[in-house]
Amino acid sequence: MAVISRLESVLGELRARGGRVTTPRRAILQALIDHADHPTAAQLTTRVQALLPDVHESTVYRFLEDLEGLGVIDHVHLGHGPAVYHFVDDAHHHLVCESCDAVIEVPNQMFETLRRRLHTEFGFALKPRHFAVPGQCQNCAAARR
Amino acid sequence: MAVISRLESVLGELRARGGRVTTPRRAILQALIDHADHPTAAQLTTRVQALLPDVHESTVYRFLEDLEGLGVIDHVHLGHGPAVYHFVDDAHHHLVCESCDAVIEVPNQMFETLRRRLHTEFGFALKPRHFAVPGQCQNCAAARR
DNA sequence: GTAAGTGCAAATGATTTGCAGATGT
DNA sequence: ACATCTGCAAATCATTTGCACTTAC
Repeated sequence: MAVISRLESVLGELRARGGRVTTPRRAILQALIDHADHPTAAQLTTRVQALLPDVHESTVYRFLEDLEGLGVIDHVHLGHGPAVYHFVDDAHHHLVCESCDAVIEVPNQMFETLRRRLHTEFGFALKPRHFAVPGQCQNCAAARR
Repeated sequence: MAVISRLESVLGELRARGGRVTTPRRAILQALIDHADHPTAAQLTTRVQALLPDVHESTVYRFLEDLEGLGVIDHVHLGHGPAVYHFVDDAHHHLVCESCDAVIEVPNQMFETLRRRLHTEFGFALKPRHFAVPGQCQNCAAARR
């Protein structure tokens, strides 16, 4: 049986929903897949433009929005800068250091107790996706700042 | 013995650090105290301008920054809009509904277990201040959206 | 052929900054 | 007097939108 790449699988889903597969979209999605960590729209644009110089940032934003609607990706605001994007199935949360901007990834499971309590006590459904937890990392805390 | 209001206490601290107490600053701080919930810079500006129409938004932003430096207030980004400001001693966190933007306040103590685990396992010091937890509130979850 | 997608330029919203004049200490 | 604040206008940064043209289906 054929193995379908993430790229083709998402594009298939897109097409199934009446969307169109274009050269810019292919490149944006590929950039998203290639970018191991958490790229911003600007970073993706730069990467795409290495191949297709005319692709505009607005096209990237629009397609990212579409992918979000498709439930394929999500975006988070870590710290103060621009939002970062990630695939939804890549489930973990982020500890963001307010002193040095370091980002520490922690597994979702770490939030399991909290998730359960929020649900039983407040009926609140914690999204099983990234969210930013502000604080101070070990180094910065040690450095007393 | 005299009871010193929050207003005077903060202004005293400000003066002690070489800052100057001006009419706009007094009004901004008062607006912050009067605003029970979590005002944005724009809301504070509007409130201040009711009394002092010439106070500019940039003055508000600059003073809020100063107050943050003084450790008196903090700001959080709930959802997507502008940042909201709050006194640091008013310790609680926020559940933000992604469907209806409702904000539910939960006591810090709810995060105690998480805080401890993050500290022992990652050396990460969760800030004892507001942070935004994205998810879906009871109503919206029930409404299947 | 037609609706959906694209590039471009211009609008938006939040926040920041440079500067010359006003004000607190 | 002197540094700090202030108002104002303009800059910046991330993101969105309107529109005429192009392209996938």
